[in-house]
Amino acid sequence: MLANDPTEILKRNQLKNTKQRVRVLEEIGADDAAISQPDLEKKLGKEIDRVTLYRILNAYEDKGILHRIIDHNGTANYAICSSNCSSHHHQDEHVHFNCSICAKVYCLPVNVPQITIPNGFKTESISFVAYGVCDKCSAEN
Amino acid sequence: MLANDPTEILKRNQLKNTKQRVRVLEEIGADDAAISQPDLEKKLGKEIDRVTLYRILNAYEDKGILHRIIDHNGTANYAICSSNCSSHHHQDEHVHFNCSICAKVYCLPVNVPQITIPNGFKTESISFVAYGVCDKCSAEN
DNA sequence: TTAAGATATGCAATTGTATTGCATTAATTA
DNA sequence: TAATTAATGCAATACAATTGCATATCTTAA
Repeated sequence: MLANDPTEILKRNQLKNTKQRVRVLEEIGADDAAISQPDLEKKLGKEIDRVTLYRILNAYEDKGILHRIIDHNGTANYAICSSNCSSHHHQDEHVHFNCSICAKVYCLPVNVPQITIPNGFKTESISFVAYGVCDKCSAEN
Repeated sequence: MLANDPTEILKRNQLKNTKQRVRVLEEIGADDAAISQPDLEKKLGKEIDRVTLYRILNAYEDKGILHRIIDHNGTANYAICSSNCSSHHHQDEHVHFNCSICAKVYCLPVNVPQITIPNGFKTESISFVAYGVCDKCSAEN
């Protein structure tokens, strides 16, 4: 019944309930920060084939289950969408923070501010990523 | 004497004046939008080795001559910094626009708005990329 | 103007990231 | 539980990025 129970999420999105898909949701849900594709692969590489992992992540992004954040290095990071995101229209456009030391990507509780875009440009989504040193890495130095 | 004359830029930044470096600056300066690494490689691949191109781009970014914008796909795009950027502290933090049709990255004349970051996080730079359809592609459809 | 030193370049090899096609396996449903 | 439908794993491939090293080029100081 939990809204973020993997089985529930899969059912809600008409995706087959496979152990690989459940594992991906568990792994991403377990982390407070977003998790990168390479890290996911390190954690799940023995259970799930690389290709399957890519396909699962793409399927989740299409359904709006995950959102993808491209970090400073161009690496894909994934986090579970907080609320009603739909295909190709993610509602949770909050600010992300990418740490230059631990490389983690955090979802900050800060909304992306409104801006005025020149005429003729049609905005579909916005990526706002602050880059710097996170609280944990700041404290350790 | 022009501030964006390639030879001047190289001298100002204590970089050796080589024909490869001049060509990269010419090519990036010629485009109104930022240009992607793959496109640069297509244009310059016969004159400049891939590896050299990567090294030149990195050197320029370190010196603050270029700024790098990671687009929606994680691809690096480069544009000439408008004004006094220094190593690792790029001043021109304006909004970028990444077109989903032509894939171009535009530097918009809009500054990145200020936001409040949680305590402990130290921001060094900000990436603000709006994703959607650009004015030219909108007009064509 | 040129020789010496410092640095950039190109090549070959390697690593990492992402995608495609296809045979096999697993999940759903009636 | 059998039939259908979709997901997975494997092999192959494409593309992006980096490293080490020999060679070539630029700069400078005589």
